[in-house]
Amino acid sequence: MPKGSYSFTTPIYYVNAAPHLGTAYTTIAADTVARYQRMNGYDVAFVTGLDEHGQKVADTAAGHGMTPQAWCDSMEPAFREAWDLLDITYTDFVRTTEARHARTVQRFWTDLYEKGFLYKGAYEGWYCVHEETYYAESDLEKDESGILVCPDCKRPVQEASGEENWFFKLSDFQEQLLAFYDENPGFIKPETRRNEVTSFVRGGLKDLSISRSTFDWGVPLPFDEGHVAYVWADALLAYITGIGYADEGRPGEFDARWPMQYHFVGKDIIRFHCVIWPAMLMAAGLPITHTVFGHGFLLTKGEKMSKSKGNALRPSDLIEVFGVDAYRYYFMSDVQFGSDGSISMERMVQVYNADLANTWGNLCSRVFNMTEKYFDGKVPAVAPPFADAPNPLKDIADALYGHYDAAMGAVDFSAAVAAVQRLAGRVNLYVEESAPWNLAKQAEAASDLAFVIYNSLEAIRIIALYLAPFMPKTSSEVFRRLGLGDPSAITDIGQAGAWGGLPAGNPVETGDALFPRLDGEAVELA
RNA sequence: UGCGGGAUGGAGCAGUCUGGUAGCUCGUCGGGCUCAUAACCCGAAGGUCAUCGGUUCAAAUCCGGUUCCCGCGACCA
Repeated sequence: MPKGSYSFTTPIYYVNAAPHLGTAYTTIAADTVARYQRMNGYDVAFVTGLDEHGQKVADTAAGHGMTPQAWCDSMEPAFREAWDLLDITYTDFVRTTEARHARTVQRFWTDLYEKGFLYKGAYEGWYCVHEETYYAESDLEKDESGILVCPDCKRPVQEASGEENWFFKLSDFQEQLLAFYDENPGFIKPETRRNEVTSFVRGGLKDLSISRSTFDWGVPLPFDEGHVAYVWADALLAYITGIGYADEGRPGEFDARWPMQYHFVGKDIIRFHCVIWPAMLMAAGLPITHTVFGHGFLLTKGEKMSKSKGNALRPSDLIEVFGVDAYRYYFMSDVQFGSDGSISMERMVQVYNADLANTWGNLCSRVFNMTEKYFDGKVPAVAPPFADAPNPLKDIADALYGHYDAAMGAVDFSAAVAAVQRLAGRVNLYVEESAPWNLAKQAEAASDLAFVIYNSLEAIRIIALYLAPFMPKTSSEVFRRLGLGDPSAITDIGQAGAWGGLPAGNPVETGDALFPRLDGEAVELA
């Protein structure tokens, strides 16, 4: 019986930029949550998608001699394929150019228009065509010859007073937003981002231009011909399109799934999600997402990754070397979600060898192998006198769900993984202490041997269970080798993690190494 | 310049809110074991916790100054 809806989003990614390590990072994190909360009994909605509108997309398309739609269509597969490659289980993939999304945008803004939250006005200031952004004169820079230029791209700007846009009365919401942050301390995470946002809002809000009439690659606003919705007025609404807002084909879904638990975003776009978005929802009279989580950036050698710096790695390259599961594991376990994290090939190899090859993979190898050797490849039965014997593994396993669930609920992935890995480490120690290879030499120790091997196998089952959201393929394989069904079908992970779930007599397959050790020297990538 | 984050043994981090023997992972060195993927287990070396000053019986932790690094500033996760 489902516990209810658990819904969350990644940003909808800008279609012009192919998927990269950063977008993959956000998406993997969201998928880990999706997989976990499904196993935890929730009905999950996981929305991702593509932001396909805007002047720049139209220009890029023209540069390729394509219509904007054809250009977007040509880019979409790269995202779908990347997410497939990473085993991402999104439940909806929203493209902002879809008809259903146009319906969302039109209904939403018409509603705000009718409620009086919009007005038409001219933008005072300057406009940079290249950046598609308005600037106040104080923001601009001057070039050598004294011409005002865009602070971002250094190109000359033009006066913007000519264009009339629709404005959303964002400034009306300053007090409401501050009160909201105050009453909902969990709305912005991690904590440090809260201060940034609140001090920004305290500094005063300007009304937000939500339409453009200078180009037409966008959703037309029904109340004023010639105006299309502008980026954030369009893109943020994809979140509700993805759970059936204004969709007659999906009756009741929006009501059941809104408000969402999380928006996972990079820290760079936290303001949009923590200021504009809640204000839009307040205006519409809708409840607000519980938490916007602004995670950190991935840094290589202390620098933000970017193409211009040439330090950008492609997800597919890493998957080729490490495999999907190890890729997912590395980013979820070794980078504190919320803080910036430095990543490197060297470190990936280290983590792969230490955590996956040595601790987890090798543990499976040694225990499976002993099961085959000593028990003919069958899970041994534990003799009755041992059922209540002291059992350090059971003690840890019994407490594991509590720690793990708390960490996962707070999206502290590295803490959740660490909790599971502590059990794996303890099993390695347990095997060492128990020395089953010595017990096997003494006929009178047969029951002890069965007890040790059963406990080790059972701990392995539980480890695989809790690692399943992070490394779905590996956990499925471990379950299969233990003669069990796929862990992703589980809907009560707490109960499934109860000690003793592994049936005696199940066939155990030793199989090949789950994570063959990598030679760090041999894994040099360009 | 404004706002924010950071500086902890060779590397990456935790600990800082709620002062009181400096912890984790990796790496290095020595030992043990042999079921296993040169794995696993035990032990050791290695840090004046950026810096200066203050509060305190006691400061990585609180307060103030300084230096250096990084991010953001309204369409790069």
